[in-house]
Amino acid sequence: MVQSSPKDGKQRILEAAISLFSKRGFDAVGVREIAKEANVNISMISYYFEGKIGILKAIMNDFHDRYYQMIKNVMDDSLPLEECVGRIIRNLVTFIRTHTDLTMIVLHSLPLDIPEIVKLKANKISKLITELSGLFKRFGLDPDDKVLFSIVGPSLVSSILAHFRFKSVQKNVLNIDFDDEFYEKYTETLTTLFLNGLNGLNGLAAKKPEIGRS
Amino acid sequence: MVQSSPKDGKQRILEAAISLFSKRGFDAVGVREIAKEANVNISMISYYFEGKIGILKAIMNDFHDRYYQMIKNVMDDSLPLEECVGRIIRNLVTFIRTHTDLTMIVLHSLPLDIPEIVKLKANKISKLITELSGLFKRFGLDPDDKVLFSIVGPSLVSSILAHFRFKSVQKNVLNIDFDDEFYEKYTETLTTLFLNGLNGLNGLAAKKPEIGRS
Amino acid sequence: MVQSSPKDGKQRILEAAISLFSKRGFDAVGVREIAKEANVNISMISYYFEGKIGILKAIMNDFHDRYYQMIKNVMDDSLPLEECVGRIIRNLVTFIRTHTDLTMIVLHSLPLDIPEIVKLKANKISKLITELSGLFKRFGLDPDDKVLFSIVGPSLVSSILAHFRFKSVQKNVLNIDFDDEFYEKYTETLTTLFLNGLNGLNGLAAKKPEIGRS
Amino acid sequence: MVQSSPKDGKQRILEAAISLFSKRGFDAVGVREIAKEANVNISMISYYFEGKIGILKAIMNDFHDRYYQMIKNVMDDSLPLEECVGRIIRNLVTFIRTHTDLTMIVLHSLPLDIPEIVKLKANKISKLITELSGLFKRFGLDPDDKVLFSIVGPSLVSSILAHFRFKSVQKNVLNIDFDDEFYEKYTETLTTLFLNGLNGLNGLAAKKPEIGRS
DNA sequence: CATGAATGAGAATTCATTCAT
DNA sequence: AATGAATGAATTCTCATTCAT
Repeated sequence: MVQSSPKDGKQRILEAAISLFSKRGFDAVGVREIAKEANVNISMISYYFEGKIGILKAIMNDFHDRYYQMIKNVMDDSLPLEECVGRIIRNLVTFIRTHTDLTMIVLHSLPLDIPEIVKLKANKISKLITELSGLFKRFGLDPDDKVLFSIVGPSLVSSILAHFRFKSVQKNVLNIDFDDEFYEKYTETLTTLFLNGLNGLNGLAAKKPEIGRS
Repeated sequence: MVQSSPKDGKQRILEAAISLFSKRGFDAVGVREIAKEANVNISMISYYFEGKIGILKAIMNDFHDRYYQMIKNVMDDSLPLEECVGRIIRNLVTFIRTHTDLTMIVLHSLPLDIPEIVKLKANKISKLITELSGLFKRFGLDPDDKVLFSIVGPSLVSSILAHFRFKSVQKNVLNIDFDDEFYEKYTETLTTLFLNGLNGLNGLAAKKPEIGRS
Repeated sequence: MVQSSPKDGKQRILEAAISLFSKRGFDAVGVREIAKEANVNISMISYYFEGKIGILKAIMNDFHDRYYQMIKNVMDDSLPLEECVGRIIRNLVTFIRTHTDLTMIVLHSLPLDIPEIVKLKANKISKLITELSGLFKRFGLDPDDKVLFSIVGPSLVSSILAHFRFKSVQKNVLNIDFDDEFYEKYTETLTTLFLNGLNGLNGLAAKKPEIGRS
Repeated sequence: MVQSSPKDGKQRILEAAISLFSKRGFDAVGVREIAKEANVNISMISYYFEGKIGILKAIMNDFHDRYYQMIKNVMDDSLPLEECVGRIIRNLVTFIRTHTDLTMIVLHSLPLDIPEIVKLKANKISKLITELSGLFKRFGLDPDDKVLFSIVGPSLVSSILAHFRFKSVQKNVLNIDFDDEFYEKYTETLTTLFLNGLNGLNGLAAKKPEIGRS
């Protein structure tokens, strides 16, 4: 029953919404539940966010701000290829691990048909694609080869996403402990997988004499 | 129990729900809308499926029945490794291409905390894991290496899923025509990517630089 | 899953309805539930009884037929007063004990506002009053003393009804075994209670020596 | 928590529900009707009472609060037996006359198998029994004689209840005016009936021919 | 007699939002 | 800034009944 925490109402609403949306989806969560979890009056949601989808907008903006900051950081350096791929994956993994709920919400909201969100998404995705093509070139792949382009990028990102998406399920079924050690191995494995895969593709696309490295 | 008429109400409800759920998500779609789309009386939904959640259950069962049938077919043969990987990917792609809506619904529903289908999911996933371990061995990987196991399988599957999930977005942004020709190249590319990736992993895991090559 | 019992569908519906109505009340029980309990198709209820309230009508008629038969039997003889009161109470107790569910339904349906039932009830109650006045005279009381008349009869009957009405509650709270022995004592006790009470009233009404008045 | 306005929505809902439930029974009355009668929006019922069943719970609590207050008041004094019985009956009659609707609802709901109020009922009845045993001893009867105990108390109470329950029917059939005068005679008659009856029982139970009689 | 699909009205409840204070 | 009562539309589900077979 404490009236004001160190965090103010707006922040508490945001955090409650992130937690709930990520677990049960945007449409399944009601404002009452958010307000209750955030320990604020229902009206505060309209007051701060102008309605339920206002929260979603805030969440998406929050995510994208952080995401592009991260992407920018990764792209700035000019390391050798192997190290670069490793770095990218490591950063992606760390980012999503840190902002799992946020990421899942954005991921799940992508196919949503809410008009106000559609515009937001279009903007963000354009920016994403621009960033990705830069990355793409560094692997010696042709960013104008649309088929290739539409496969490799999503494949890598979605691989990582898939891990976090089904983390809780896997935790129960496989009884894995998702600790720092795990994620170290995870990053290494994924890096190896894609580095070798990309090299193979490079051969296929450009020279294509052999699979499995000469 | 006679399956009368060209398409009976039950089937029409199912198809309408699949279409709507896949586009907007389970929670965002109302029974009224489903009934209207299926051209049946609302009551028929409770009559046939015992409520909205019953439709989702039926969809999940439907999906899994078809999915395991497909998996079983793939596993039956004993081809050389390269061809085998290619076959698996080809089948997956074809399957998801044929049942895109169905697959997307299951994909989106899996991580959601809908209480009544938690059990259902656990069952299905156990079966999936069992099948996957068999597949796993064939690549010379250790199915008891849980970290590896929890990465490669989901990575491959999610890569394919990601393509279909963002198909419509990509269609607009990249202006690609997703025809048979595209999917031929898509399958080849993905096969190359993962075959090389797996070979690399094998080296990482067992210090063997080469496996399965004639 | 036996299709036809020795009892036909109509009878099974009636029995199922009696059991359910007595436990949860007419309005709280649906035809689906009755049909399920009776192991018949829902449509059979309309077929046999022309709807849900048709069942209630049948139940009330059934009850009243049995009830008046019993009352007639009691009134026919001409025993001395004490024995007569005992006989009446014994018969009432036995009757309600035998037809508890039936009686409870009728009792609970009395204040119901369903037009078709209201007429039925009015008829039955007129007959009841007629019978009761005859009984009344035998105790030396004046059947035209409306106040007295409206107290003693209902009091006796409702006393017995109350026992059966709260039987299940009492069973749990007082841990009584409602066996033959109990009902023997029950009948005796009630007879003594009312016989003495009526004698007292007789004194009050006819001679009036004064009790309990300041 | 300020109890504002001449009659706030919550109170109006309660009163409307009491009136409607008493006339037609809990299950036969819909929330729409209650809301309309109370002149509030339907949602307010869930808002204040968390659903229709919540109204019933509130009603039962309201009734029991008032009822035990009354019982307590009656028990406090230590009058001679005759006067005491008269007082109890007089108080019961006055109470039920004042809260007829409330009492009828509780009476009708008690034997019903409404799952959510079963616990509520058990609690209340335990308290009632405790109070009754104290009363019981004052008549020289053994409160551990469960058979006797389960007969006399319910008989007296149900006798009074029966009057109010069938009041409207009797009004029409017997053409009685239920005014203060009537209830004076009513109380006297019932007192005489039960005082004599109890004296008789005492003789039966303890072989004592006389108690408390001048 | 019996079935089971179908109907349409109505049930209770919950929704996001607004408003006066 | 914050409250909590209030709104009205929309939610899912169940109702008793009917109809063609």
